[in-house]
Amino acid sequence: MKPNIHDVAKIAGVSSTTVSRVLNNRGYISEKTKERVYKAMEEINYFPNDLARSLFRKRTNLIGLIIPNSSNPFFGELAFHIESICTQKGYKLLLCNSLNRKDKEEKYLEMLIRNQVDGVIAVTFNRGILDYHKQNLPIVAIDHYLSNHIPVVGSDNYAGGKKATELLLGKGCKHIVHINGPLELETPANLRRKAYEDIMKEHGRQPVTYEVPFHQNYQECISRLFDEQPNADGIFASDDLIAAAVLTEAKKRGKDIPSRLKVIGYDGTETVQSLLPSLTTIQQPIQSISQKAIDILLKAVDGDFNDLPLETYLPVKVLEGETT
Amino acid sequence: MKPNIHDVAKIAGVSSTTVSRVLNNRGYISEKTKERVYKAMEEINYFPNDLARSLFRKRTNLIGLIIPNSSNPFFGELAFHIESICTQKGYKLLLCNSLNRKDKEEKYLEMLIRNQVDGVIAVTFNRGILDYHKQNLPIVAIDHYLSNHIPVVGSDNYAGGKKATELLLGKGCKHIVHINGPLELETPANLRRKAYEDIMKEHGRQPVTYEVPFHQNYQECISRLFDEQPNADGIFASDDLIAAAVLTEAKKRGKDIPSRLKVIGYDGTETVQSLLPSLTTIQQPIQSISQKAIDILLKAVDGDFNDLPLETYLPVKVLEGETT
DNA sequence: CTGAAAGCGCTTACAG
DNA sequence: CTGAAAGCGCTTACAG
Repeated sequence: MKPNIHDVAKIAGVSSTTVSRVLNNRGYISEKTKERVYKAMEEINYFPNDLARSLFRKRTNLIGLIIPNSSNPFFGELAFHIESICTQKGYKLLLCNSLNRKDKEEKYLEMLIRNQVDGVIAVTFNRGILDYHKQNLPIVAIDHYLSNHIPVVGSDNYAGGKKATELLLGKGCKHIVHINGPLELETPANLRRKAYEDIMKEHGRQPVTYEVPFHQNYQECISRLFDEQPNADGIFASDDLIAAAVLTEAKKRGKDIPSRLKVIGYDGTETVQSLLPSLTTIQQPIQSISQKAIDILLKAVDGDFNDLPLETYLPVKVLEGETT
Repeated sequence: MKPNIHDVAKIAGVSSTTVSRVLNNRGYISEKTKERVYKAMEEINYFPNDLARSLFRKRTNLIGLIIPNSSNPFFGELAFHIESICTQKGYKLLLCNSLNRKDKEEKYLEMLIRNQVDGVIAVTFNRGILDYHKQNLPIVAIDHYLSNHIPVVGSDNYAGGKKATELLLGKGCKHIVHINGPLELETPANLRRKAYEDIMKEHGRQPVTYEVPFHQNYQECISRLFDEQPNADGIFASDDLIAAAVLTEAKKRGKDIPSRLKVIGYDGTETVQSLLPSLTTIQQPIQSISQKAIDILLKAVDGDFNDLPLETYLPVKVLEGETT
């Protein structure tokens, strides 16, 4: 059996109250007692049970993270930064992969509530989440609107879409096509599309947006795009995986990049920079997003609901490779 | 305040014992009572506190996962599968990114112990972990030996190294160079190198292994390789990120692939398949590895230490692209 | 400077 | 079929 605080107390010859005080560095304890307690803890290899502590304190220092899929470079990197910052601040992270399925998100949320997490960071398309807000659970959303009460942190999607489009126009592209995820979803990612469309119109160009099915094999959709848009000389993909699929299709068709077709992606993760450094892309500041999301969440956890910024958009950066 | 079991009991007009019974579907309870209890729970939006439950049961259904970095496609994918399977089996996952630093691994391990996790899955190079085994904490290692008592699950690294080398030889390569991580680490990944060296010798070829620094910018090391090995016509990289860096360097130097240089990697994650589908690589069965690791861990958690397989190596697959 | 007691929110023998 | 009591391993007023 694992030793508990009473075992330590017995060996040190004090009460468990005193052991607890030593553990928490609270109140006055004589140096001698302290030493004896420490020695006893060492002797029997004692580690306090955080479950019991959390139960009493009504504070677990547990944060739940709900993302679609940590296999995806963007979310994997996000999870890394969020976990690292949490640890640094004394919080622990419960990882949840929702696959963007509403039923899974709901189950995860219930699990997190049962486990008494202090707060949740979520990347989700489903507004349903907000129903749980009556639980008084602090939530911060990343990159996707949830409700009017839940703070959102993300990259400046409009600026990103603008930069991407202007870059292609500046390189002389006349027929730029945009590829995006499902358009009916109310996400700031759609601001990338909005920016693209606005800029195109400003330049007297006709915007054309293709919609790829959600997190699936894009290849078919992209192949169709190549068939239907033989004049396309620029493609702005709303994420780097889509952009990579475009490059693959272009190669297959012998369409030289960047001379006959220029391609720009979005996200700019470390993984993409390693595996496909030639890709021009709009880089999201994943670490800053993580930092900001945690700052806001912890403020809410500490009961400071006053000036929670409801929308925070951090600046993006153009990473120019050889595909433009 | 969050409602507790007594609040439910009061509303339903029963004792908390009865509510607990309904919650756990245990013992005989009249249908009427059950209904009343369920209605009361719904009414006040009650969710049981798993902390209290775990404290009593001495079972948290919590698993700790220690990986170097979820940003890395291989570990991100591993985390995804492990989390998914855990959830499916009613377990929750605490994510820890160790950056392969021993001090971090130790801190994480202590944190996991304090949080009463039922078991730990770890990808680590540090044997120190085994010191904690006296805590009686079930641990399964992935891909790296920890000690004689800790089961390891991984891909068949020797077979992988063999297949990679034979593929290059079969394609007519005469001067094959291998690139691996730090060689002093006792890891099964070194079996990839061992296989490479064995096969080379079998074919009367001189093995040449380059060692890249740990999870750093490989580019410099690879550039040196190109300088020092101008005759190299085949490179077997011990992971896909290294292989990608080789491709980048070759491109920079105008060395055509695969005509003048053939390259094969290792891992074959979904991300690499999406971003760099042209890369020939040895694919690890990440899902099977995850499944197996969890099977073994849960067996140990359930106290069945009898026939825990100490070493499990799952078959790898050649994914042939255009770099060979 | 130190200890006895109550309580965090559950579950489980035990008794009826 | 249901309830009172004890206990999981802690922490914190309160008292001395």
